[in-house]
Amino acid sequence: MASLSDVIEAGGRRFRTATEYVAATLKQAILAGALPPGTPLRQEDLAGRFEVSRMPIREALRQLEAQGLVDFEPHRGAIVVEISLADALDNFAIRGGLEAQALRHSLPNLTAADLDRADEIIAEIDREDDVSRMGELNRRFHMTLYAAAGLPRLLALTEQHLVAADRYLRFHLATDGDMGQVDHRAMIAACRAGDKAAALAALDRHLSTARDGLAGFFGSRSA
Amino acid sequence: MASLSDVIEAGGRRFRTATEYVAATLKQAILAGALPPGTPLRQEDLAGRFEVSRMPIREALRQLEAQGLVDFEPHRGAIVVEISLADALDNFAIRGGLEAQALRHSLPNLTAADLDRADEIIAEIDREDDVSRMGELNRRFHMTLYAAAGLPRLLALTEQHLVAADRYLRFHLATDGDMGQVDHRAMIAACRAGDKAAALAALDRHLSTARDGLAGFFGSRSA
DNA sequence: TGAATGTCGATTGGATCCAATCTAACAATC
DNA sequence: GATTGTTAGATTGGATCCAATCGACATTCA
Repeated sequence: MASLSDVIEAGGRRFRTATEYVAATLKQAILAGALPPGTPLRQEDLAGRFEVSRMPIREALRQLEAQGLVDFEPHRGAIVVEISLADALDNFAIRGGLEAQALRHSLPNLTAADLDRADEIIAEIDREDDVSRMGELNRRFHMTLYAAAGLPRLLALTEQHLVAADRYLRFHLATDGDMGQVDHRAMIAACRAGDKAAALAALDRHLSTARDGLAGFFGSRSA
Repeated sequence: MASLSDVIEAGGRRFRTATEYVAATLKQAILAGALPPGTPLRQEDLAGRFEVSRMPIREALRQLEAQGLVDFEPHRGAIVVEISLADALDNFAIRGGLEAQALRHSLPNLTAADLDRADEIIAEIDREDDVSRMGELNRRFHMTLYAAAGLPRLLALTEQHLVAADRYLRFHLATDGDMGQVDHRAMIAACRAGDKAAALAALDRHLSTARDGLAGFFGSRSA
């Protein structure tokens, strides 16, 4: 039988405003690749599809602009931002900075239960085939290790850029075929040992190898 | 006599849309403290003051929400976000991560001219008394050292959080009375020497001392 | 022929209007 | 006396309408 909190939780998933609904759906569509880079986002067209007026569309596009997912130009409208190697490197640099800080602040507060959950997620990744689900799991793994940092803004920003990285995941998997599970396990081991330097080194390796793999992919593609 | 480009430049300072104008002005007002934390931002009221309709106000508030300057709650409206020690610590952690990355990527590309300009800004800071101008100069100093990183997203995010830090500057100066000029100079010296580790260490000291000073201020205030 | 200008359709930015939601104060009930 | 229901006012969310801007194509003039 469903408890009261279950019902509240389920109800809470619904969107409170049309703007929220549009923003969340568009974001999902862009990250999943349903709206390829360069796609112009015509307000009137979107209003028709979502069955709302143009105003919530506009407000949603503003939010996506702030998150770096669409480009906005006065009187010309919004387009889905292009993806490129430069963009990916930018994303990696940002994540490198943010995730290192998150890990630094979180590590001393991590409990055994946290690390056990991280282990479970790693096992799930091993069993998973679907690309978009793997992105979700990867994100949850990382955020599980950072959650104890107790710095909400830092964590929100970190998660935001982890989500943005999903756009590059398909390219990354096309080359390596794996998710850097070795580094994932090394990070957990270092956290269990309370070895901050080792944990940061593993994180750095994790991001560096992913970055280099992606750079190689883009390099061969342009050649 | 003014050249054509001068005229265009002056005209370019004007805002292309009402939304841009409102967003920029509100942001300035919040960071300068003209709109204290907790102030409710009534859309109708703002529309009257800016002499525009409520729509550009709403879009501007959305942008400020994305930048973490105002809190938005459905049907209840927007308020200027509270400042607190927790918030300041969050900001320092984010800046620590981002600025370290920016410096890492920028340092190898810094020219002597860049460092000379940084020196000039330091001298200007020494001569300056006005608090808000000092914030501006401090920001320009840091960004001058990071500009060669060639990662536009990282730089934009870094600057955004440097701007946000202006809100705490007055508290900081109230305790220390100085701007961490020693560390500023150490950063330049390390950059000139091409010593990445020393530069990063100086940056870390810079942020740590500022953070501890602020924590002390908040601690004594609450006690 | 080629560059500058004018016109037209498409699209966005902004204003106004109406509906939905929240807050607060007061009345009613247990 | 405390909780609940009700109602009025304020405020926001969303729809519709109008004006300003941009791009492309046709036109004109050197």
